[in-house]
Amino acid sequence: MPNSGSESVDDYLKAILELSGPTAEPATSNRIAERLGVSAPSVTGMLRKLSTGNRPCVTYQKHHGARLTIEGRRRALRIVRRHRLVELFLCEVLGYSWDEVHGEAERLEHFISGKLEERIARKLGNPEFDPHGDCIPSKHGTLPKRKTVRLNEAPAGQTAVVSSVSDRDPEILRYLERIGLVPNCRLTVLEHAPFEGPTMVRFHGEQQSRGISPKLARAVLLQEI
Amino acid sequence: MPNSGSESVDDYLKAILELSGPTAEPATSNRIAERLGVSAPSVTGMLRKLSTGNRPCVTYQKHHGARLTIEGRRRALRIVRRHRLVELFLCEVLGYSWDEVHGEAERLEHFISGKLEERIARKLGNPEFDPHGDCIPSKHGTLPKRKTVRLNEAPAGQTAVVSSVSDRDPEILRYLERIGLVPNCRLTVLEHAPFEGPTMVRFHGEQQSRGISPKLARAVLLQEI
DNA sequence: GTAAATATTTAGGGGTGCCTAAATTTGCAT
DNA sequence: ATGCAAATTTAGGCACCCCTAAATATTTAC
Repeated sequence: MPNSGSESVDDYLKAILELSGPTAEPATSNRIAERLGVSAPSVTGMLRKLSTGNRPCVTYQKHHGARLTIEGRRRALRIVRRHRLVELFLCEVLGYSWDEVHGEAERLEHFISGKLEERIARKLGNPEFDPHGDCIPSKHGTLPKRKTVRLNEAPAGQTAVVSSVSDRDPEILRYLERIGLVPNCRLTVLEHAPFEGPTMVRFHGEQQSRGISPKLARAVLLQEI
Repeated sequence: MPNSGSESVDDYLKAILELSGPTAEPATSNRIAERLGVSAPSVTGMLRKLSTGNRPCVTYQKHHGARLTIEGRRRALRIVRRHRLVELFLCEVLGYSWDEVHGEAERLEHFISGKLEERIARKLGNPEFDPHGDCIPSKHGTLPKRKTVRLNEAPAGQTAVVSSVSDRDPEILRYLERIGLVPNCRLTVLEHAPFEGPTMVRFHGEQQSRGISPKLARAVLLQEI
């Protein structure tokens, strides 16, 4: 059994996937540690474990971070698929609101069998997006690439559609919903106020502009229209 | 934190609950070990752990087995409630058949939050029975007592309704479904053939009698009509 | 009542994944 | 180029839950 997936292993692989970004840079120990809320030495230990065995999940060079192998990426995407399917399922079938689902999914993602994954996907009509607008990886481990910009980094003047919103902070989600900053809403980026100031945006169909704090803006991904 | 519920703890408490039966006799180490598929020394260790702390889940005397405390019973019933709700949910909402749900529920029962439990129960209309006919403990930890007999111990001549069927063996469940021996079906117990022979029963509405092997008969609970 | 059989506990250890403290490596800044 | 700060790894240990082998308690059978 090559690194049979414990919850911990799942979490590390997912963290590396998400920290590596589209360019698949190596994820550093500290970033992983911070993300998972564990100490740096714990990360070192786990990376060594994950990088050995007959089908290693990461390539790891001391002091230079970790990259997912093909196998590792496959596993990570499987967890992400399950996470996002669960989130959508909780919303669609059990009446959860979008700010309530992340925590539940974070726990359940580790215990969804292949069969259950399949049934959930079927029940939902093989969906492509989760409630926060993130793409759901396919059964075969493919994930469409979208050309997105964080709202806090979007060029002033750009008109765009909200592609997704980070699912990690319920409070942020509740606020964003309240102001209508949700996936598929359209807006124009007016300016980034200096000194860590808000990003000013105008929602399509509204007159007034609105200021979005950097913390919030970082949680929002845009796609050009 | 008094014995915060790990998966293992859940499993032990559930096993003790089920082994104690309606009379709440102490559950012996060996029976627990056998049921959980662990060694007897592991059971001793866990029992000692469960019987200490500021809110012990079991009372335990060396060499004389373990009994659940009020607290332990409350926890065990909560797990059983989640198990049975999940089973029914998988059947009703996700199209599982009754022989497929036990394994999934056995894993998932440990990770159902109070909120999810509540939502599932609501979605199902606060059901009283799981797909195998077992009572679902209430939210408050109460479980109706039913006066039942195992089919292999039922008096010959008795006419009865099938109350529930053990969910533990998928093969048995598939066979029982095929012959129509399912919860709420009515039948008459004709005789118990000697030398570990079959129990002969006649289903109401059928002419022929049918032999049920002891192994199967043990899996079936009857209620007097 | 005692010896044999059975059930249970003690003793000693292993794997996983976490921790803190101390050592080391890296890489930036002067 | 070197010295310092930050990042990372090593060392040593803990909690959990499992195991086998050996010792002990209980029960059964004669």
